[in-house]
Amino acid sequence: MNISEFAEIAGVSVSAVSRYFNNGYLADDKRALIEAALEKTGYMPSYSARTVRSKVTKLVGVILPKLSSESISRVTEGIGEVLGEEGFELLLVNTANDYNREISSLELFRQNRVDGVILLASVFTDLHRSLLSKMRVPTVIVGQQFKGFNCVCHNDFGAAYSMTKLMLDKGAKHPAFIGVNPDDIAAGRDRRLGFEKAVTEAGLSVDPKLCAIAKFSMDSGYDKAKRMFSGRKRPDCLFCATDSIASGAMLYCRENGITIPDDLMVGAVGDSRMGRVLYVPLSSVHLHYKTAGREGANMLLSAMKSGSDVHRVMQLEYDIIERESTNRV
Amino acid sequence: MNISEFAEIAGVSVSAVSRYFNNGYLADDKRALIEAALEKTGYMPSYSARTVRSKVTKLVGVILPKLSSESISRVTEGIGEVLGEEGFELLLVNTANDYNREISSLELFRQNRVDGVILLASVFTDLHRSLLSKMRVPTVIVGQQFKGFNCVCHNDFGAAYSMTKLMLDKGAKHPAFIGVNPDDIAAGRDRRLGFEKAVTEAGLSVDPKLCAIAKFSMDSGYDKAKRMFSGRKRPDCLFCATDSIASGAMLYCRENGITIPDDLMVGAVGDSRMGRVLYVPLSSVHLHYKTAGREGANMLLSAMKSGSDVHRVMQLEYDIIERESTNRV
DNA sequence: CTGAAAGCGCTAACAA
DNA sequence: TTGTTAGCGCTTTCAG
Repeated sequence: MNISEFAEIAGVSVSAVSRYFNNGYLADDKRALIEAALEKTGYMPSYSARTVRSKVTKLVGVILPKLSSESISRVTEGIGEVLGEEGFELLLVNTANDYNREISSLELFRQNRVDGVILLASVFTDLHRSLLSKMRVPTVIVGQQFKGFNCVCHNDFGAAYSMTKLMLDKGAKHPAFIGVNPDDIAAGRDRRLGFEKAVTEAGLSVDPKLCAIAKFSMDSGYDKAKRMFSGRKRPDCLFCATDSIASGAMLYCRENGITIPDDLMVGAVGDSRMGRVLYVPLSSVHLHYKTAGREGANMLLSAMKSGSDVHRVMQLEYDIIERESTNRV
Repeated sequence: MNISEFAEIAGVSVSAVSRYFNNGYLADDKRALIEAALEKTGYMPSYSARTVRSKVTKLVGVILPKLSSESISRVTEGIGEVLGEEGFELLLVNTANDYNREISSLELFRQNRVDGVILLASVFTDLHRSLLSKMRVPTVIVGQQFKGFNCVCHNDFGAAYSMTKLMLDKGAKHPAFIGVNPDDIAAGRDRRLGFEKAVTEAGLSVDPKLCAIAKFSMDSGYDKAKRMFSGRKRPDCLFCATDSIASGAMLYCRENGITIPDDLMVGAVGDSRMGRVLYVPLSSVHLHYKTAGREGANMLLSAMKSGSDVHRVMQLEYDIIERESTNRV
């Protein structure tokens, strides 16, 4: 059924029906007639037809590198909450860390499919920059800072610095580091820099043999720990860029008689649920993922409302969560 | 820019452009002209305008109770993979376990917003039934079996039965149970029934004092364990409906000197990443979440293609993963 | 294989 | 406030 058929059944004009579903510039009796007919017929206006004229999709595109990650799903929940309150739905694209898919979804959203875009990505390239600046709808990047665009990000540098400092303040002298791809500015580079700053500030130096780059996974953390701990140099504290990496490393420690925190303190970033139940509860830096999602959504909403091109950057702070893995006297 | 402007620039007819983006019933020279103009202008056809005529949205609605759950995000990843290959995007609604939101998204999808719907829900009511049968597009339910509709589900009964039996076979005589809401047929009722069957089959009886209903969370598992283990009766094995609940219960055990598996064996369902790194690695039943998502998507695809109303039910089997928490000699 | 032209269902400008 | 009507950008007959 379409709007004219329905209008006829309801006994009102087409525009009355349209107004009912939009601004509501409408007399009460007509409103009642329409509601009655609605009950009977179950008529629903077509979104796409509406969009053709009004150019409003009430859809926001969300591009993310994976779904089954605690941090990312929390961000997405935050986004959905705020946007849902404003009547927006999420068009979700999971790129599975595939660069091409990331690019092609950006392309996809250049069509008139969505009213705005939120992008969670780890590595930004020139192609990103060029596509993002060609974007016809407001766009917000969450979790990274990318010059010239709206961003909501965490203080990754500070998080890594504080966690490393915490361990060094407890007397560790041989700090080790397992991070991620430094092309990932937030989780890779900034956390590395935070670690390094804490180390040098403590009058120590960063030992390259005690530094490794892992993937975002437990297994990778396990591998890197294995390689690192098989060497001559034995670290007495370990900073990991993510909880998953830390949990893998700790698994290796357990299997090989390295006692935490006595032989080795371990600290990470992310404060995942997993960290709480590890065989040695993991000290970690809590990042406000859900809040980041909410704020990203808010930023997008105001950009969509105002249509303004001024870009904003919001950085969220962190909380240190101390648990047993750094509990050395 | 619209199709006629673009057609003019390209020097071809409007229908040629339309055909280019659709079936491709087109001569090579016109094709080349269009491609050249495409390079120059960056023209993209409007999805919504297309949808108004063709009734095809290339969108699938996915309704889920939460995002930050390992099982659910895996299912969603599976769905996205398969549907993405066929050029569909996901319109995601996170109901946050809010019944009204679940109902209203079903309503939403009765409009012509999507070509199909995949529903992950825990509790099904008569209202669900009535809305689902009024659905104008194919619908698939994943994770639950709901009579009269397309379903992809797990063998929850078998999973719980096997895990409980595993523990009883190792000599446990006082089985305890922490489950979830029995209105949730899959995770609540069926896992309970599986547990009960294993117990009675072993010639034992189910002690109501050793049975509890928890929420889907670690904290809730902790609480229930606390209450249960403060009583007179001491269980010697514990089956939990989910890994999260088990991890909470185990946390309580650790704090209270209950040794796993010597004092208490623990088994659960879900095989989450967390279970592997718990202070005592958790025996759990692996359910094929991602596969469930993939199969759900496949089922939806064929329903959308065929337009047939015949409904199908697919049940996926499980794997027992034995770890230390049940490793009693 | 092609182009002209008639809609798809709706919104918004306009005249009343 | 209301109803009429001209499009929104595209697909899809239909006649060539």
